Amino acid sequence: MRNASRKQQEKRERIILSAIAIMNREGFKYTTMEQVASEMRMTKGSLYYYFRNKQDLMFQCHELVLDQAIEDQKEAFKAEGTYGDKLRRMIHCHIDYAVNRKETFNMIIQPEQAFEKGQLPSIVEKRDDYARLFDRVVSEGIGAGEFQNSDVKIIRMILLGAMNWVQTWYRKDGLIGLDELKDLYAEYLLKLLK
Amino acid sequence: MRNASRKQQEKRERIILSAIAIMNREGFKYTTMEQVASEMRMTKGSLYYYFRNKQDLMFQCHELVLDQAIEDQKEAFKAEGTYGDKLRRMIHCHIDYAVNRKETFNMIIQPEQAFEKGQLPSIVEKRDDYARLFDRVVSEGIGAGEFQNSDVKIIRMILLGAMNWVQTWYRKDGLIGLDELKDLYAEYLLKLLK
DNA sequence: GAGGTTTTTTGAACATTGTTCAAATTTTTT
DNA sequence: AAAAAATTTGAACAATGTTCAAAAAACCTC
Repeated sequence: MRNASRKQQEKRERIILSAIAIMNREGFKYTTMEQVASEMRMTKGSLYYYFRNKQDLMFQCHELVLDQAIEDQKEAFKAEGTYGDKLRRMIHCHIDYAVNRKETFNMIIQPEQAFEKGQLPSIVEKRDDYARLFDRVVSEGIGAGEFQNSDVKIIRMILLGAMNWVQTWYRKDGLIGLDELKDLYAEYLLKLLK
Repeated sequence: MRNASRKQQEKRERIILSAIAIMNREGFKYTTMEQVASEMRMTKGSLYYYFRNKQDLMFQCHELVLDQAIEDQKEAFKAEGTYGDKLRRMIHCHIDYAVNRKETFNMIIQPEQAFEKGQLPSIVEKRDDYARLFDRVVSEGIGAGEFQNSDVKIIRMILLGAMNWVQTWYRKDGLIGLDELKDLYAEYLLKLLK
């Protein structure tokens, strides 16, 4: 029983990983249940044994990537340096996810399009966990006198919006390199707190 | 002939206006061809006489709203004041569109999800027209010595991203009023150029 | 390891929605 | 009024997500 359910959970995870790969290859909109099932050598009907519906599957893909991002951001925060250094690292980290895991990380941006109304609260919650990491570095930085006193929530929204937007226009074969871009973003965005 | 085609154009526009209304009511994803047709008292088959497909219709809805926005932004730019004043007005204007015509203006954000690949270039072009308005105020402001010398494109992307993001979290019944929000955004975003 | 129980998979059917198109209808022109 | 052009219809189709009863496979108990 415990055993069976672990096995089930493992398969669920394998499906999620597979779906993430497909989504990052084909794009969110063009990923079908058929494709996901086929990649797992099963029929699409079986997927509904593991996931209530497509959006549930998508949600779990999103969640997994978001969990990884949260971990990475915690690292970025913990590492030594001023609050400016911490925030700079976090900006780098976020842009990296936004660009390199576009299709899955992406869903943060417009969850209404990716998920059903009933699932929204659950997403928003995890998204908030992520957001709080930025609130923390900003408000601690303000407390330490390193950043200018500001409306933390608004600052956070400006930061996230600016960074998420990158993935709508950045192209790997474009004029500017990703590292250069990250530096510029960090430089400019830190001005918000000066 | 000229007459017929004008009539056709008028009906096309009436369909677009109707579709915009439905989208802003029901949301982008939940607007069907059936609904649009029904609201116009016609069958969905007929819609294909006026639009190649759904995405074509959506594109034209988007285009119309974007055209209006471009006009409004030009006004905001022309009105008197420093470049800071101009940019402040433009920020207010943009946030207004992003929040109040969310569903149609919105599509700017993730065109890949709303449109077909073939239609993208055409969208990007108009989007660029819009973006150039921001480039202009920023670079002229720099030229006039009012703004600090900066990478205009990056600044533009930060501005647009930050502003577009507002519509993902702002709720009319929330804690902060839209006017207050616009002021805060303008205040912080102008710091980017200090 | 046989028999029963639970878990998993299947495959067919269904629902929704976008799309096509030949034919019918309406409108316009001559 | 006849011919031509423009518009609309309605039925069919295609693609996909979803359901579900039945079959198959895996597991468990004695």
